[in-house]
Amino acid sequence: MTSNEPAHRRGKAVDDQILAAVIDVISASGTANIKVEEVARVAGVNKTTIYRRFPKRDDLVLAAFLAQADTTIPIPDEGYLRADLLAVAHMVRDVVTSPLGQALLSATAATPELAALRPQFWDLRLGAAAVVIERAVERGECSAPADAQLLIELLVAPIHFRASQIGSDITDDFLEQQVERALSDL
Amino acid sequence: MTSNEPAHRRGKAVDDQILAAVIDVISASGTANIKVEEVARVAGVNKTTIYRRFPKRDDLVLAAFLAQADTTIPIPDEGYLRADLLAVAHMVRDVVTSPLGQALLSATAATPELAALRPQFWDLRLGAAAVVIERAVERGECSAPADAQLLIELLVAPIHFRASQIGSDITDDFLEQQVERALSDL
DNA sequence: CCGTTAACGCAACAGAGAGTTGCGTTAACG
DNA sequence: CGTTAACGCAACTCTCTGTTGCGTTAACGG
Repeated sequence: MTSNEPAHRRGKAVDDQILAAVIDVISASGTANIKVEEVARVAGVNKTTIYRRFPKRDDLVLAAFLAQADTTIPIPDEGYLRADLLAVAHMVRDVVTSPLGQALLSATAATPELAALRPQFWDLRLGAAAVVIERAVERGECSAPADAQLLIELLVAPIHFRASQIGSDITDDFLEQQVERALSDL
Repeated sequence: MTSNEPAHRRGKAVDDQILAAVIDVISASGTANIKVEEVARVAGVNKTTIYRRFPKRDDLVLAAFLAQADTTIPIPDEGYLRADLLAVAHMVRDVVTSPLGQALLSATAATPELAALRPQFWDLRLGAAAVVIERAVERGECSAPADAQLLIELLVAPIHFRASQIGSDITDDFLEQQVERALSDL
């Protein structure tokens, strides 16, 4: 069980420590002005060790972002399309208003390397969420829309826009309004 | 005419040169990793002069952002609400897809000081654009909505979301679809 | 037309943080 | 128990930010 790792020996655990530290520092200290030495300090690891794995600081943020992005978010299945869409809306709001979410959004905006990943990131997320519509179609709740993912995109956009640009509170009422708008597109 | 300036003597012209140079560098070289010395070079001004006016580099970006934000954008008045909304949509798309717009969006995301200005910035823009709805109400085209500015917000959000996150082309068809969605909210 | 003043240019500087390098130390595995 | 590679450590270079002191020059008042 504690065997055949290809190259590293005490490597994997250190990887996790570092990435966790990056998330810590990002969500606490804020945005993309992370100091590598601070990450090293938080991770209880030497600066050199980090640089050996992630040659550039952007690589470090990139890895942390990908690690976070790989955490598969659950797709709701309440049995009713309206409830599913509302659950999606709530999840999106919670993410984009969390300190970590805000920091990650900022980081991806600032670094071109990270910016390039956003399309893929959202394509995965929106595509995954779009299955709630497909399930509703199978249940006969509604007819198949021309583009299910586009519907989700238009549901998410106002939430993201408020969180990233407007800054005003995203109330439950607002989320429900967006769900109704999405439903009326069917 | 060439008289009573309060303090500066050859100052105002230099201010303009510097801010213009910042816009140049931002829209060309990219995002928020602007070098003060490069701005100085482009502006044909010494580094010290910039630091005397803008103590921190963020102040420089901030000033450039505000200068750009102060350029009042024209509000369309085509006589039909649909045409006005479409014009707004087109303007928004052109801005958020332009190099300068992208760079400004990135910069505001990265710097907390700039991020704090976004609510005010959008409130001004969305509020100004909302008059096209008020005019339509006065013309009797439609009944007064509960919140005209919210309608504009929901029109702009998908455009901004595509530009900043999805990255896919924002076609004229897409813009028209958003206008139709906005109209159906009335 | 000339002297004063303040804005500007210039060069040298300190400081922080990104990466790098060489070497000693130690944990894992045979 | 010996080898190997990962890790720690310290010192270093480089780039960019921001500062300082002083010389230079443009604008304004007399």
